[in-house]
Amino acid sequence: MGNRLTRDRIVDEADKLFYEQGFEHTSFAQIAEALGISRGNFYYHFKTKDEILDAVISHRLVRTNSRLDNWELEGETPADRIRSFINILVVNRAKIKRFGCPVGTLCTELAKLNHPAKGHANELLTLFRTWLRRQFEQLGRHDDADELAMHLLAFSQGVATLSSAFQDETFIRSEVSRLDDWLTSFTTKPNTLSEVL
Amino acid sequence: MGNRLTRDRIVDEADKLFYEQGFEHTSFAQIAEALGISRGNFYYHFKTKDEILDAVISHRLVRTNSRLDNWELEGETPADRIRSFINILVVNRAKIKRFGCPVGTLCTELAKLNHPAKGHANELLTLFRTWLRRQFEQLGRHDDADELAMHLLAFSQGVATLSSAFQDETFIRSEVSRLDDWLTSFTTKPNTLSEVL
DNA sequence: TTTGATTTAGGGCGTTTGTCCTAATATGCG
DNA sequence: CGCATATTAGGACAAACGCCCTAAATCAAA
Repeated sequence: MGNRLTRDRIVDEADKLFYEQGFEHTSFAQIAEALGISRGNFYYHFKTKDEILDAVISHRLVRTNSRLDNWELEGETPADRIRSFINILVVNRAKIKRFGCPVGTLCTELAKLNHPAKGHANELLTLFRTWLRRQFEQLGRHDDADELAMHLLAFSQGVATLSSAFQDETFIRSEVSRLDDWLTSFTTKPNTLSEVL
Repeated sequence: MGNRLTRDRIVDEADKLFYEQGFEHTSFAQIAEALGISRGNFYYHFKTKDEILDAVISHRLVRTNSRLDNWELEGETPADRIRSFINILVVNRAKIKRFGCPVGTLCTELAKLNHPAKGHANELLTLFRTWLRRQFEQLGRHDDADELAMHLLAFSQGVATLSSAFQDETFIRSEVSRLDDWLTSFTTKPNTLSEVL
């Protein structure tokens, strides 16, 4: 069944390098060298590069799921939970500035390569989408919960893209605080769709 | 000085392939084959791959500039001109769905590769940013013109990213019509920043 | 301790990459 | 025409790629 330790170390390092350099630009040799193991050992655990990618995505799916579960438990109100999502932008602002959003950039790269694992990576986005939708439903927005979820998701992606391009962390902060206000308006007064961007 | 025709054909084809497949995934041989010329001829016009990238970006800068000038001439009001920008999402929705935003995906890839031409590519974003800022200023938003420009730019990027990931064109349409409403609210009533997302 | 499976090291496979060179052809000018 | 310059074709080059194989080392159970 393979040594769990080494396999996990490979997945972790591949995850990191795929994020920081992109999937295609990261080579077998690079991952092996970073871990101090031989390429042969590498091949024992994964036959192809695509297998590693699948393992990395699966690993991310598990992590993301448990993170969403935590937010679900910790946040008292739906708005609080949504705020947990928004705050990843602030918490990870340094890395986002350098490498963009881990999910968005991966999906974008795989879409452009028309890579078989494209759909697998998109599950990550879907995970956030359905989770956010549920929060908006609990907020009373039954009719447009999915629309709001997509809206928030899109905007987060855009903020990540621009802050990376312009090398600007403060932009993240200002847009997040704007999102906070937007979210607050949901709980204080009835809002029509056309009023919000 | 080199044959303008062949050189331009190379730049056009490289531009197309860089957009559809990504910069790194596109090879000399691929561009040469697509044009039916030899790799040797290729090298006559461009010494390195980075030189082609620079030429492609420069070419895009020129095209973008003239497009912005057209919008400036055609649009009667600032809101009309901004709407011209928003409408690229609709006009190019089929390509955006398949390959994402030409500007955003290029900047993201180069940022991740930490490529020397990163800054050059970002000029494309800056072009839109300053143009949009001027439109918002003419709309009377002197204090937050740049903030609004960045906001609109970010949102456009996000919409492109998600529509590509989820393979959804209708999402573009619904978010664009929302943007239209948002823009209309600027001209019909005074708006505070906190009211808009 | 012996034995068999698991894990590792290391190198080789063919292909493709970007780069570079040289020889042949096309073109334009005196 | 003749000559120089501009342009092209085609292949050579080392390096890197993903992929694959085999032999040695490690480890666990009998």
